[in-house]
Amino acid sequence: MRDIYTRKSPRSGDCLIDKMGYYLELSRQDIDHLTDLQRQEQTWRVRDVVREMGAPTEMFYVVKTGWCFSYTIMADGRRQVLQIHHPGDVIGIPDIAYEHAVTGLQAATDICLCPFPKSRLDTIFTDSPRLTALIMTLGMIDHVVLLDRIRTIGRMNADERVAHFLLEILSRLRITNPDVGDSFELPLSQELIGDTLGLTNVYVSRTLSLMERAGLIERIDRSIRIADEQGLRDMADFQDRYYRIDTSWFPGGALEKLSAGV
Amino acid sequence: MRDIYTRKSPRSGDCLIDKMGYYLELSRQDIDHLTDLQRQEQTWRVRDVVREMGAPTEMFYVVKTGWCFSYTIMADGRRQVLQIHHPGDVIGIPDIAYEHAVTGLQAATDICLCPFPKSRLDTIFTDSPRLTALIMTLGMIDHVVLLDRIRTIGRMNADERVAHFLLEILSRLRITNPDVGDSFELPLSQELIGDTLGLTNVYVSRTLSLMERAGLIERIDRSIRIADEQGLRDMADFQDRYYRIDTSWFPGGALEKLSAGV
DNA sequence: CGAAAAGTTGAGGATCGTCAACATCTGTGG
DNA sequence: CCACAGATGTTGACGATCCTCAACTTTTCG
Repeated sequence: MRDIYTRKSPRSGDCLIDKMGYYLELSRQDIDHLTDLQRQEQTWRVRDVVREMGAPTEMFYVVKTGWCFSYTIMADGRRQVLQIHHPGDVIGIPDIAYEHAVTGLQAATDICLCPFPKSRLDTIFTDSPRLTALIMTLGMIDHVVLLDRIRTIGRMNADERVAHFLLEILSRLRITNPDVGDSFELPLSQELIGDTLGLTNVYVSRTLSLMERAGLIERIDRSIRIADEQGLRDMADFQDRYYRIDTSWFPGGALEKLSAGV
Repeated sequence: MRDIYTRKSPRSGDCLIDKMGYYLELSRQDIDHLTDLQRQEQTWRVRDVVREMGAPTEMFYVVKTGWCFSYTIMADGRRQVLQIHHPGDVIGIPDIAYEHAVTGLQAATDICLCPFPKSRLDTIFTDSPRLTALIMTLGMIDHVVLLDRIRTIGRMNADERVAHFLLEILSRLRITNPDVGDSFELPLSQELIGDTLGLTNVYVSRTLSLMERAGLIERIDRSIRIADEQGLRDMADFQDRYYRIDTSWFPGGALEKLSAGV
């Protein structure tokens, strides 16, 4: 059903380096840069707000452990969750285009993040165009995932939306952890899932129950088993955006050739 | 109601250089690069498909004249319009992360585009980190506009969506043409507007009629007058994403200081 | 002028939201 | 280890928003 995931660099146990190394052979210097990004650590508890909307965007963050999410809230309290962030994700790149954060950031579980001042970003820019291109490409992947989300919310009904959502999370998890198989723990409340998909918590509950009764998924506590992956893919018109990217245009492509014997 | 738009570089009559120059003081070399991007021109008629979904992403495009849009279509024909592209926009940057286009591209009016092979992108990357940062920042703006769209589709009802949509277009137009005032021609069918906002053409028609009767907008042929901009802003919780960006972190910031006397 | 595209309006219906009551889970402190 | 409070999940009844279908009008363009 699915190819074996192949990675360019061996797994390191560091989720950021693992994620980057999934796409690109990393040089010693690249790894040093990425390690430097994660020098500081800071933890938050579930439901803690890491950064409010409108806060200065001096920092962006690398997710070390745990899940968190970005969101916007309207004056009357309506909330839209914009992105779920997993270990290895870089958070807040789009925000650095502005002086103040356009999204809020909140912990979905207990989390450990590595804050990194955006002023130090230009070191990477000038030092490693190759890493710059990869960071930019990861931003483009996020972009394309957002496009999928728009299509999902704009043109699909509730069960299709939930199906797509579950598959997207599974794909994302498979990058940093190729052995996920077909089940995973989903530490997100149904209200949060609803706020991601433009639904209410009530309707998410109903939809999940229906999908379980239809044999598409199974639930034990908060873990989900994808019982019929192909069925879900068909109904949600799903495509994996994380699996394979095009790095052929990267500057310094020669580096890959140098160490291609591995 | 709104500050006078200030631009870093004088208007040139070239819409890409105008847009970039709105945000950044451009060097002679930068202008040469941007001119080079627009060396080739190609035209399409209304409704022509410029690039199908799944086509190779060898090229991206700069919009010279006219409006076009990116979209996805599902197997059963449901369409989601993802972005409207105006003169001065760079199209297809997110697609270069993949070997095949994830979106289609179609002409909303007669258009003239400048195709540019993505393989030549690394010249800009290595040659002008400053321009690279600006291109990346423009990508982040697109990203944030997408976030707004998700909030709009996911959590707003029809009249709020349409209000937000009109204001977004107005903001975008004001960058390359500061004298738009409060009315502009909208060369988009109501079906296309619906496919952008997750609505049907029928409901867009009803909503526009209601908004006109409420005195929020006026319509003459295909041109729209924003009769009550503040009212629309309030109901759509609108924020201008194009108006001001943060360029302080750009590499080569010294260049700006050198020519800051202007 | 004629055909295709685009816009309008009405009637009826489906999907999803709201409200509310209740059940269950989780974590913290006594 | 238990008790309790807060958070989370479930289910039902009802209603609102928006969709579908369809007929018709108006505009656009070769």
